[in-house]
Amino acid sequence: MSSVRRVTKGPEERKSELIDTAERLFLERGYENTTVSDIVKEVKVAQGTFYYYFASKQDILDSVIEREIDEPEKDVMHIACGEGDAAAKLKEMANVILNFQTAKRGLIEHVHEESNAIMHEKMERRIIARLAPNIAEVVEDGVSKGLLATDYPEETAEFMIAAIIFLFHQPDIDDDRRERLHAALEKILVKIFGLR
Amino acid sequence: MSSVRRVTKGPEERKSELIDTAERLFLERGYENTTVSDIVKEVKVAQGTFYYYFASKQDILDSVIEREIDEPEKDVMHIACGEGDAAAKLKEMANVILNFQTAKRGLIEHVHEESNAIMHEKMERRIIARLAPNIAEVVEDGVSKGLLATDYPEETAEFMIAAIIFLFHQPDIDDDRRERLHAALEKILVKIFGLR
Amino acid sequence: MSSVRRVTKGPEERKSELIDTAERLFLERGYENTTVSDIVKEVKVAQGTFYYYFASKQDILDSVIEREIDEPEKDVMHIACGEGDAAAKLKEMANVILNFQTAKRGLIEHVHEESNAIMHEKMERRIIARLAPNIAEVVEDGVSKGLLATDYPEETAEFMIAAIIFLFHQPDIDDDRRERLHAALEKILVKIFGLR
Amino acid sequence: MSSVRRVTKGPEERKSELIDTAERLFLERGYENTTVSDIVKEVKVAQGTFYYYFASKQDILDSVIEREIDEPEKDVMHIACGEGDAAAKLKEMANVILNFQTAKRGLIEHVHEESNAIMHEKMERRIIARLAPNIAEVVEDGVSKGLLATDYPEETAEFMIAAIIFLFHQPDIDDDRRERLHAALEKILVKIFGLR
DNA sequence: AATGAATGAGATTTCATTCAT
DNA sequence: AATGAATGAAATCTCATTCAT
Repeated sequence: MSSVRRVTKGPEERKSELIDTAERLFLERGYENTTVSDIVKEVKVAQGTFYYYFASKQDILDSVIEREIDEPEKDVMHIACGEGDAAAKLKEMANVILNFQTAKRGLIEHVHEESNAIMHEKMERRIIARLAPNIAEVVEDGVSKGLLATDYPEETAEFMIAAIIFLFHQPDIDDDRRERLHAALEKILVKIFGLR
Repeated sequence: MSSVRRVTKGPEERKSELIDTAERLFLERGYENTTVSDIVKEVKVAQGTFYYYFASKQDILDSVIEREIDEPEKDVMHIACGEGDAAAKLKEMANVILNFQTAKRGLIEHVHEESNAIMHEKMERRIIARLAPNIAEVVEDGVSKGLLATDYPEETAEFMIAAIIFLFHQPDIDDDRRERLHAALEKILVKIFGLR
Repeated sequence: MSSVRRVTKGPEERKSELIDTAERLFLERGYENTTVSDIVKEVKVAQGTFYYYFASKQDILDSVIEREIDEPEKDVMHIACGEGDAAAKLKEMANVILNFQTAKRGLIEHVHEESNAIMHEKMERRIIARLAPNIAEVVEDGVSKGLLATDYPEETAEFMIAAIIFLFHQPDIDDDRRERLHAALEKILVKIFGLR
Repeated sequence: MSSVRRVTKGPEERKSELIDTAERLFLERGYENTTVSDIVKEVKVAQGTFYYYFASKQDILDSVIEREIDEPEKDVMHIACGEGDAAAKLKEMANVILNFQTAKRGLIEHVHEESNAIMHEKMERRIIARLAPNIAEVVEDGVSKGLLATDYPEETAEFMIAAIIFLFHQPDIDDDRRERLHAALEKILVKIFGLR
């Protein structure tokens, strides 16, 4: 009756396909401008298949976000475990976040900014929740070695991430302003962590 | 004299009523959970009347936000013009923002947190846009008098606002954590503005 | 943009149109086999217009049922107020219900029987709720005049309606059986109301 | 011996399990609110297994209903074969049906009343179809012995069952009303069967 | 005898916005 | 300055059933 043969795949593979496609579309068109219908059409599965794997559209958004943060988290953890002093590590970490943020933003069409508020807020909270502890560890290490001076390492780490994420999220940022923000950020990090 | 009781009010008054009601509903239920129909029902005007005063639902959101920021802006400007050294002023300003944030948050039903992402993001940007210049002025003044040490006064002011707004916006904040965040914030402000 | 001019009617008229059409379709196709889409297409209004007048599909079902019962109710009330003794009135009333039931049933395609269970149950309850009091009055009157002998007039009236409605609702009823049921019903009514 | 723990059971046992579980869920949540998926999850078999045993969801409903009626049917038959006069037997039978009805109803969550119309209608018909003949036999016996006076014994039996089932199915029945209905029922039975 | 991934048609509903009056 | 009936596109989600293994 249907013109397409039924293709059965391992559940992990199928789920991955769906998350990958969803991520791409969310970035291309914005979360609110992407329909579940769009996603299943691309993956070439039935509407119901989507709901076999995800409880709702919100649900796949969560999966997309968790997967997106996997990479910077891995990077940050890698830096945390690596050689070098705390100060250098922190700068590297800041760059990881900055790059992540910039990379994602580049993919989002500016038209759809508004319809991405939900995705953006969710992402912000999750990045902080997942990266702050790792960064805090480095900070604590630095403090214990006398290289840094900070009370409240965790909160300060959160502050750092929030600031990066938020400031660089602005839609109308031009190169000049980006420069200034970047320079300002560097100074600020030096100060709040008491580097040197 | 006429048999139909049509309540005609001055246009400014009517517009005000609409904004007031919208604000209340947005805070109570969240922006996305509030319909234009909800608003006009409360104000007891027809659906079409709404569109006589506002181009769209987004439009009234902008009005709501601008009006909300009027108060903290006035406070901040007042502080800026007042007596006292830059350091003290900055602390006061931080408190204004913090109080504003806390006050508004208190009004939002926790259930509707999620559906307020759009409103929250817009507010964040507008607060920064409107308050940062005033704060920056104070910072510059402080710098010129040798009381503060900061390059990038405007950007630093933005960082400060972003951090306050964002960090205290979290839904699951308990008193303990609020304490720590508050204390951490104070330390951070001292550092980034080089107070003393 | 749309090819059809917007037609505005008085709300009562529009609402009536919708109820009429819904009733016809429910009887033709069954409640569950009728979609809101079917209804609005026939009335030539937009999907949203339906929801301007009714909160849900269930809601219009209620309206349809209430309207359907209007007629037998009017008849029953008319009989109640008319001349004649209680026994004769009761028989007439039983016939009204029987005819109503038979008339409606004739309209329902047998194929869709199953998908009408909800409508049928709702109708049953409403008929009882609306007609039983009127019938009970007649019974009470007959009792007070010594023409009938029944305790529990209201409950007996309910019993009578339930029996008629239910027994004659059966899908596979043939003429022979109908005859027998009808005759049995007569005898039963005579007995339960103690006619003569 | 195999590494996979596949639980294989005798087919009858498995089928029973499915019917038991379906029955419980239908009563707890209503037929329409219970999905095939709910059933298989509880029994811990795969979706496909369901369709190995039953042709459709309707099909298992039929099985559930037939099984449910087994008990009152057995009771009624037992009463029919027992000692005692027809009048006493009829009263006992009425009580069996009443108790069955009350017992089942007690299990249904009130919230789900509405979504049980299909199940309820099916049950009604089947109870009548299966019990009426037995009851009719008793009636005929009573008539032949001059203890009862009824034409149409089978139809009268049907009336009796329909009335009990229907009247006591109402959702909003309170104790007072139940009392009255019960008393009215007794009187009515006495009359329609011409007891004494 | 059993699995479970996949299907897919379709139904209800929402609500910002428009427009004839 | 105001009305309120009407719009309509679109989106999410359900779930009984199938089928390749």
